[in-house]
Amino acid sequence: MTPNKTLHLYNSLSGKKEPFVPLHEGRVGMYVCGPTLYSEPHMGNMRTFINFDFIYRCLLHFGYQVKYVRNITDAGHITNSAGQEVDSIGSAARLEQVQSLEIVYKYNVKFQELQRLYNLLPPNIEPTATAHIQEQIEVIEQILENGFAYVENGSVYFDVKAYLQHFPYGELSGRKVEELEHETRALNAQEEKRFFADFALWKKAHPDDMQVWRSPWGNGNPGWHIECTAMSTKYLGKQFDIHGGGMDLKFPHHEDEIAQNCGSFGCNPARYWLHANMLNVNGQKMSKSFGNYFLPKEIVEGSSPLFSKPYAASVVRFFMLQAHYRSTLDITEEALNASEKGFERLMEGLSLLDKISPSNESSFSVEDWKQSAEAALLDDFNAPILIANLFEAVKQIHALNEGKAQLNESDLSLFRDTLAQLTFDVLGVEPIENQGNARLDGVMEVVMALRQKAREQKDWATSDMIRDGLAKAGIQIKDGKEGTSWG
RNA sequence: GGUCUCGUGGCCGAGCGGCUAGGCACCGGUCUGCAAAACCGUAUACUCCGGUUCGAAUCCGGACGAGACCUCCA
Repeated sequence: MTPNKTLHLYNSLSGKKEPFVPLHEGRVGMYVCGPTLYSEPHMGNMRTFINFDFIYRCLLHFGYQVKYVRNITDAGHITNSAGQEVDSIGSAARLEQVQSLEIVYKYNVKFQELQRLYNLLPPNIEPTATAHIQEQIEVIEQILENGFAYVENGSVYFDVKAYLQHFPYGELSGRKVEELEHETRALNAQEEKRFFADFALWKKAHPDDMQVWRSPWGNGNPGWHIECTAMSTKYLGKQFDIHGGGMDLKFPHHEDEIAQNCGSFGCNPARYWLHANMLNVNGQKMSKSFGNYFLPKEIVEGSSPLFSKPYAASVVRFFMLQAHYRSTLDITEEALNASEKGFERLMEGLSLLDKISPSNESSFSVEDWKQSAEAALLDDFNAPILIANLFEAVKQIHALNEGKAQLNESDLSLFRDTLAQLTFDVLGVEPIENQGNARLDGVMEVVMALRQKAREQKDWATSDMIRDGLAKAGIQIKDGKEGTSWG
């Protein structure tokens, strides 16, 4: 296989890998569906955000000027399978006996903390649904004007049957409306919808609603899908390059977004639809309703009952990027431990590189290696192959260290720069900082000197007593060629 | 039930017609007073049954198994 020189990405819309051609050369508009803030995002949610952060970083690495928009859902009503109106945020607010806004604010603060913890680059804009009610109303008005929606008792519904006269529905998820009809529940008698596939754009206010907005159709709440259409249009235009989100949003959310966009502006909002796959626990998708979830904070604090020890956020991030974003990933303690060890080896390799001196000649091609690593990114953001290339580099670093390989000054500097870029800027991991403790350092210095003295006197009993005693205290002694270290 | 995806060595995972990633564990070696650590190296695989092909983990068909979606979801 010849390495790709241009970016190819898998488009869910076509089901194929396609060459990436942005609408405007050198620029990329990307919209990713963010969290609904009625609770704290779990690790599975984080996987999607980490994956799109990685994709964002790849695009930046290749020099694209990216406008990255990720919304925050802080309002919205949806009709569930029983035909009941669901307002997750309102429910959470009632449960916690506070205002909706308080719920949203509380979980937004937590989400921002998580972004920092997992080293997610901030999007250019993080718009909220509640700040864009007017824009949502305007899109609904446009859809009504185009004849693809109808008003019923203060609510507005998308008219799938009318829409089907002009556009296909179900292209993204590969569904046909005729098939859907047989598979889905019958229309509930109390429902106002004319057709089972119709969905709410605006929902009339309910007496229990904590948040209500005015609209041309009376007081109410926006539907669950319309915010993405309104905000992506406002910040990225009627059509933009990349739309991302979790696989589980494909239907109905993204399908309805396409319908809303076509129904108002006549075009699919995005040219490339990217879907990140799910995080599994014991072969099953992590989800709130299965109860098999844990929080991104718990794994770092070591408070999740699923794991016997804490893991650094970078280790978790590294673990996740060892799988491709389109594959499901099974999280287990054993797999995390494997990633942790590998991650430490990578980090130690990188710091070893700082100590390497240049030679007159180069014994291997840094340029070839760099191209191979970048080819992985160009091929639908293949993080696992990028990581394999990083470990290949670690091998070369050890060869350099042992004098079995050489690099001249310019190659060495290219090697250093590229490695740092790919590891820290693209993969987005951070070196694990040793929690320095000046007093302990001082004590250890004395202890190590005592042990060294014992060793010189071949007093193995004392030397081993120190080593074993420290091991019991959780401090490991590492005897190397250039002295002894501990950690 | 319908639609779709997937079954790769002890584990996690790439690859998706010939070049058989990578990490961890295992085993062997170097180093070491011994050990650990570190480094080097070997080995182990494509669920099963057919078919296409000079050649299949990779394409096609079937069986079995797992998962996702089918108006909560990242």
